[in-house]
Amino acid sequence: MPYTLTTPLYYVNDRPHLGSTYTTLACDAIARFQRLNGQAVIFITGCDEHGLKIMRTAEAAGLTPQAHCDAISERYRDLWDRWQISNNRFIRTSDRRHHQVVEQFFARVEASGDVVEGRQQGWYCVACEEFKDDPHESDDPECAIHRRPLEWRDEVNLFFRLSRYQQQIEALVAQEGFIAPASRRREVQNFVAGGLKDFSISRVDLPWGIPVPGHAGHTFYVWFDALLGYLSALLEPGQPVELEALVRQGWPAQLHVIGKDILRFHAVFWPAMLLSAGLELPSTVFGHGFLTREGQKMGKSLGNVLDPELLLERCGRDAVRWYLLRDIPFGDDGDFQQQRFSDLVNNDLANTIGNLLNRTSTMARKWFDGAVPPAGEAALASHPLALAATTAAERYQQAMIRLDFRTAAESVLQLAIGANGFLNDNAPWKRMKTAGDEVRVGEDLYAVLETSRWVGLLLAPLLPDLSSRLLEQLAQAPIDSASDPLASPTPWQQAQRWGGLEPALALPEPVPVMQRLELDGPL
RNA sequence: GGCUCGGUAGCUCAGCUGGUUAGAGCGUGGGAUUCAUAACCCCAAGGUCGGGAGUUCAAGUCUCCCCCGAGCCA
Repeated sequence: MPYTLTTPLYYVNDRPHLGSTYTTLACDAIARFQRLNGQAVIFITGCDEHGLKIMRTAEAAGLTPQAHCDAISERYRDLWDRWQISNNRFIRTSDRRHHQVVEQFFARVEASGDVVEGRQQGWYCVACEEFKDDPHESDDPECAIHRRPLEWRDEVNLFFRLSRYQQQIEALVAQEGFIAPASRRREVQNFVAGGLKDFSISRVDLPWGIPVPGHAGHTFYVWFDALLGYLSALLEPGQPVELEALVRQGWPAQLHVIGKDILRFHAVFWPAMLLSAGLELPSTVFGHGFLTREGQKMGKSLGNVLDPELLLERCGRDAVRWYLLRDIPFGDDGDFQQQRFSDLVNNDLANTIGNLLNRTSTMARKWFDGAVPPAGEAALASHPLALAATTAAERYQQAMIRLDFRTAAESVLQLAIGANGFLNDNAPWKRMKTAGDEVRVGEDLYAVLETSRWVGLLLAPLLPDLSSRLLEQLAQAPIDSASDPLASPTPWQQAQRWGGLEPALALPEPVPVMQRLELDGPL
């Protein structure tokens, strides 16, 4: 059984922003971690391309909707490439086969008796693609989120009988672990407890969408169609569309990672749709928080959006990944603070981790013929750094399973701090001046080099680039976390054995593995 | 308005089922050191734990009220 995880399918109304990058980076870390632990992974991301908002955006740009979607989705694809995201699926909901998936899915839902005609009347926010049920008689209602005028709609369309699933959804949502982090569960529970209402799944007179079979003039509501992208994404190239088959190739998903704003769609509507279609439910829906910048909401109006492309160019993958994953508790809202960003990157990555290897490698090369010194006593599992390394690895493993990147990152950092302390305590540079202490010096340096190797290993899911550079400096092969494991235990698991660093191995000339960030001016 | 979360050192946060002098990282100040990316290591200052009342031998930790912030639902 593969491990299937998804990012949201990003809405192509605009170029990618930092929020979607954050989600995607987090998923990438999870995917890599799972692979390293022996799981075959299906890592899905993609674009959600239908809806009125897209149509209007395209119009405003003087493009056909398809041309607009092609352009934006290409930007996403390109951006994920440059961030080296290890997704192996990229689904676009304008894909022809996706249309077929939607049709088949709808047929099942209809066969379950869950599709009824109804009259939908109310204020509609095009930006949300959602009916707002509060302002009944308002003259000039505005969307609270988008602060844009709502449009009055009065149309007959198709409804999904969500109300029939009240009890099942209640039970599901109460389930330990279905909604994560746990702090968000209550909110959804309250919503469900308020009574589930049928929701409309079609729109009339909206040409940019998937036509509803048997209901001329209707196209599917974006959300209905978009969620199904998770299924379409599982199709192999050229494979004929058959929902039943998907069950054997990655459905149900283990994990949907989403922003907290779309939790309800994923934790309530989506499971009900799946139940209706007779498909299995995902195990976990994880709603992470939002990013602000220097305490303020990022937005075009404020002109303070942090562009992920710029961030990548100026700071690099490792720096940004480290900051986002190590400093922001995954699930909580986070604030991007530039000073803190560079402080953490410089302290943790350049100084603590990078410099540790640099100083040790320099000494080893100078005093031990350019190679890893003999291990001697340092090869023992009882060596203090051996204990520190295995403890760190255990903490790390546990934390990653909980998606607690922060604790995972901290445990690696602790290991490096411990090794730096060890060096200072034993001061090999001093001992080296005493005749007869070379053996001891070699052992100490060996222990620290071996610790650095562990740091490189543990960093692989979080910072694959830095991990490779670290290992390279130790004459080790990089860890491949981007492709499915071929062996069990995996090379990564096997490498986590104290003493794995081979004495007498020639060490390359030390090169700083992590440059300090010197940011002049705001990003 | 109802509900749900938060409000702990300058900053970001830990503090489990109430129990010795409230912790970490960053930032700041000082010291030590020279192997190293002006890096590393050590030490220090800094908090009436949002405010008030209560329960208790004992409350950051429980109860109530209030203030502030965020979110969900109306």
